[in-house]
Amino acid sequence: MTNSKEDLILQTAENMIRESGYNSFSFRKVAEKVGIKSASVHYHFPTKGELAEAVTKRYTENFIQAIGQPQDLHASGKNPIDVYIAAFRGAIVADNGVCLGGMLGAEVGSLPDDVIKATRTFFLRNVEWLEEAYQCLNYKGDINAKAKQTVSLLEGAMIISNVMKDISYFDSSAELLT
Amino acid sequence: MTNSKEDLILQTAENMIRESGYNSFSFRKVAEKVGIKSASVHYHFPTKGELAEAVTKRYTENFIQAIGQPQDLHASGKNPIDVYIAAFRGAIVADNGVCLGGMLGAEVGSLPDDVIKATRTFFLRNVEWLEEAYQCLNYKGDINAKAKQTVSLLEGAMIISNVMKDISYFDSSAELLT
DNA sequence: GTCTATAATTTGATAGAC
DNA sequence: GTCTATCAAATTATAGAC
Repeated sequence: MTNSKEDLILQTAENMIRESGYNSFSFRKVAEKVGIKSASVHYHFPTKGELAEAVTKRYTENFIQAIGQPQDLHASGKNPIDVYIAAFRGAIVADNGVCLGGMLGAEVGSLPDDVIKATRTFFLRNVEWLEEAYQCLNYKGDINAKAKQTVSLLEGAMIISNVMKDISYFDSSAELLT
Repeated sequence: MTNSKEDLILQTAENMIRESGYNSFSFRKVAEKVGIKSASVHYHFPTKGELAEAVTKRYTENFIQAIGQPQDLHASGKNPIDVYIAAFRGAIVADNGVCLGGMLGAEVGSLPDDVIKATRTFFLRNVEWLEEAYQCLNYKGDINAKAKQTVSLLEGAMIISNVMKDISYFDSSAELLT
């Protein structure tokens, strides 16, 4: 079982990073929202880089786990790509921000090394998942390319939908995959 | 004719925002690179928001002007979509950053209103351009959707290529449009 | 684990000399 | 137009009490 306070810090930091980016969130803002002081946040996560790294790893695990295994989805009659698209779309509507991977990917030029590494892992895991999904669907063609296209399209669509405050950028883009 | 010093400030700020984001660049860093003091940057652009707004407007004009009119490209035997893709690709390779629109789009949660407005204009102009391009190509189907798909795909591909330091994300993604 | 207090640095921005 | 000087605020991070 996970430590509840640390998890609250991670969730709060995740929301802030996804809304405004790594360079915009701070220990004080996270602490204020959690209801403790910034020094207490440092107790759990000594540096900003370590906090963001933990956020990214947690986000990756949660995301991959939330969508489930492509094989299982396919076996139960669902199209795994539709599930993947729905997971992205839900994040736009529910939260007020973009995908953590997309945000950190854009900001890579000002990120600590360990956060960059964790961000790359997020995308590698996503491409892996999508490759399995397209394999399930018996996709004819370059599966690796198709996986990269899928994640690229949805990340871009999410970011533009977010700034335009117009979900049709996402929905119109997602149509390309069906 | 444009003021050379102001243009140098704008270009420097653009490079920094595209590499690390709005929240990571500062008057002092821009000034240092230009070879003046931060107070002198404030003389040209009183606030950070005004500077970023000017950067975004300049970037938009430069980008649209650089790729040319879709009709002209088509008339001279070029596929305007290929030109558009090449313009994006060139920016990844030449500069060490992503598209300004994609960066600011991700960071929208921490941007001054005027910068958000300028960023939206960038995307509207891009979609407009792409709609004209697909019209030239006699594209059958929803032209607005196709334009949104195109810009979403390339923005996402650019951001992921940048963080993965792997241009194949961009090239594989661009294949989807041909 | 959380707090107060504080250090060291950076930030956006302004006043006023030249 | 550019400079020096400065300010008020925010930042990451640490020391030490409780």
